[in-house]
Amino acid sequence: MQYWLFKSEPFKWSFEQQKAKGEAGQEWDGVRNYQARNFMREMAVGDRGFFYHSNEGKAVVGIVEVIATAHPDSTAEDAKWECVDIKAMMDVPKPVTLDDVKAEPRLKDMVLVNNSRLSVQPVTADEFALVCEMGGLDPKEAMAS
DNA sequence: GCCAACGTTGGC
DNA sequence: GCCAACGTTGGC
Repeated sequence: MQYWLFKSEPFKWSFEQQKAKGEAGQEWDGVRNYQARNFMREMAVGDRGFFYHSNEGKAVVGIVEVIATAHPDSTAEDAKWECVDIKAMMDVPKPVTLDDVKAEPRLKDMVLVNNSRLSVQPVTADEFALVCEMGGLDPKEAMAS
């Protein structure tokens, strides 16, 4: 299993809206960046991800699960753009802010810190577990299949 | 609201 | 195929 981070501006698409989709989930459409798309192509059903609010909040607010592998983005005219489907799994009780991440030396290599503009990014298992802990989650629970 | 960083586009 | 110009993202 691999771990990821999905970034969204909360006023465009928030974790609240994602949760409202329930088990059916929602396609992560609108990505028009090759790097981000390529990461989505690597995703497998069952992969876990963070839901990160950019601009407003700037924090990891939820855990999501990939429920469908990459397929054409229904909002794109060009078939080259693809996306996965994700569903909300659980809240992060204590959202982990960008400042929190930057203040933690063990997270200094996170893509979030080093390439802030990438909207879909990989997260290592260690990073994932640590951010879960910082957010008040039992990593075992968030990472268990 | 500003601007740095980055990706993409298009002229040559 | 280079690179200047431009648009977008996202932190501050």
